[in-house]
Amino acid sequence: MRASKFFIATLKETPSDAEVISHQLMLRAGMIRRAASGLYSWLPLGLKVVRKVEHIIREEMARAGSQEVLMPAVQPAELWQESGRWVEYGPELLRLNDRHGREFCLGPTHEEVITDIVKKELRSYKQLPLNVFQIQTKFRDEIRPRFGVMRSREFIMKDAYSFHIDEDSLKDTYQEMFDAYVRIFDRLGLDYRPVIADNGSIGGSGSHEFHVLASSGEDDIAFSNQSDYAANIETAEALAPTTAKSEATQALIIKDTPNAKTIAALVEQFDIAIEKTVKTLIVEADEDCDFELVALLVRGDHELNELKAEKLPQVKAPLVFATEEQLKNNIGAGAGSLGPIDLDMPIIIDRSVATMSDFSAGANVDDKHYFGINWERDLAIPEIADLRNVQEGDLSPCGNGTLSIKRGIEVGHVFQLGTKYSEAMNANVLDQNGKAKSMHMGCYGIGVTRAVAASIEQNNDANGIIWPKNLAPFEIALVPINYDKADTVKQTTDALYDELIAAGIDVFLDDRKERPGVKFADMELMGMPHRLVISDRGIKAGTFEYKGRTDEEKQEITTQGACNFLIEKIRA
RNA sequence: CGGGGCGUAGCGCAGUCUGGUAGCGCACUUGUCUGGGGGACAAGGGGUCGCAGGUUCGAAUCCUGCCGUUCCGACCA
Repeated sequence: MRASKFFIATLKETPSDAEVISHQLMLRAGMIRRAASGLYSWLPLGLKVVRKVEHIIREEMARAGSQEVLMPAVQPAELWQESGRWVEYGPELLRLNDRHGREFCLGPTHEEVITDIVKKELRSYKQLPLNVFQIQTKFRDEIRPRFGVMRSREFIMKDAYSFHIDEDSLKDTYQEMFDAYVRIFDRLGLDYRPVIADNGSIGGSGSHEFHVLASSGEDDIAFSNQSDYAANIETAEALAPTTAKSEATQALIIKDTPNAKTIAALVEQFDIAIEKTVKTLIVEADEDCDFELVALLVRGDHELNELKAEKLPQVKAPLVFATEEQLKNNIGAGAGSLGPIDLDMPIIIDRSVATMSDFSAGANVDDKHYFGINWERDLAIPEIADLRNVQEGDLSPCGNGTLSIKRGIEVGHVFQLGTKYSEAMNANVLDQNGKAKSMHMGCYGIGVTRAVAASIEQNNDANGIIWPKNLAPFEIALVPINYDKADTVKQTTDALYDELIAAGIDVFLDDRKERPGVKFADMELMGMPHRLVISDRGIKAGTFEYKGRTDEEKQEITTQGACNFLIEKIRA
């Protein structure tokens, strides 16, 4: 490709509304342009990268026995009503009406459509398992699109769906898909980790997310420093403390604490360790519970894990925190002065709270706190559960090592759906005994466009993008100096260009009438992995100048073996 | 949805407080020079100052409403 014919749209300055580095560089390199919030056009440079990602995914999916299909982006409401998600999904599902007033939605995912197809076509267990995938644009009406294509409303996703006669078959395919994902993300050149993930409301047994490690990620991932254990913080188990509860040494006293509305203020004003304080969080109770509210206690320096809380039978899901008004009516004190003593509602305490002694908490009277609280002595020990987020330094739930926490970008998710959709939509086949059985399903997603952004997030420097070999939009850039003026430069460059093309290399020839500095800057911004400078001066000396994108130094190579040298570099 | 910021040339911004001829840098066009890291000089083109209404002799500037966008939070997976 010649630069003079290519849609180059590089920007010297960083657009002010781009926050993260990948978004900035994608705009600056001319990969994408914004059409509206969360909606982006892909320019030729960006699309080439998207296609490379898709290509790798297609190859590996095929190798894993999945077949490609294409499904409608606009989907009939009936299918979503059948699965129950027309009601469940909420405002993220963009609904629309056609000219006849019939209801549709823009597909945020395609379980309903594929399940409908499969149930109509498959009759027998002999036709299972079946694994199909699609790569296409999906739409989720995100409340807050951000970070460019990392969290956009319209995005390209690969989704695979598998169908099985039983759970064992599902587990086999799940493992195959997991392995395929490892191959895909390896080939994409990403620094990633498969992590144990939450199954959400669907339940079932298995789910892993694939996270690219990057500080701009929106998820917290907990890792063991001594094993392969990695889990989304949402789901990582916080183990009970190994140290036994200490004996009570302090008397229970109540003090006026008018200026201590928060744990931080309490710790500072009364000079106590934060580990000796307890946070009391009041949430709405489940409908089946006899009380309106439930109290959840975590240590002062710990954070409530809302997902864990929601799973408790006493707690309403999704989690709703009590309003100040509910607190006044039920307890008579505000949020800053709550505690477990004389609290008339179910109380559930975190494992680490259960081993505390001589601790402080609110007195359920405004501006008063108890100090020196001890379980058993001052009040009976309530129900104990794992309620908190794990923290840096906690023991790993796998039993080996301690946890560290890093940010991750979720680029893939493999999920055992079980029979949620097949039951709701009556997707049955006959088993060996001639009995109808709901098919077991799995789904396996990869955020294609998000993976592109994630790659840039991990691979960049002050000059721009550094593409890994398999994602680079072009394999090499030829940068002639005075291409338009010096005949020998033009002839030499054209000859080398033709030779590389004939060898099957995707070459970018910067034949623009620009000064060298402009070309160098653009080539680096766009992330060309290899660069060859062709100049009059060099030709006379019988050399070209080569530089890899991440090389410190340029090197002179002879014009003679240049083509082979470059091919070797490119294929290395 | 709650809170904050921003909306002036393609991009980045100043001007708004204190109303009075709409500016700067980059980019773009033409010419000359230059020619290995976003070059110099000269001459140009490009704006209903987000939209609507109001106050005023006069509004980018003050007031009201709306829209867009962005950040933080909540929400979602």
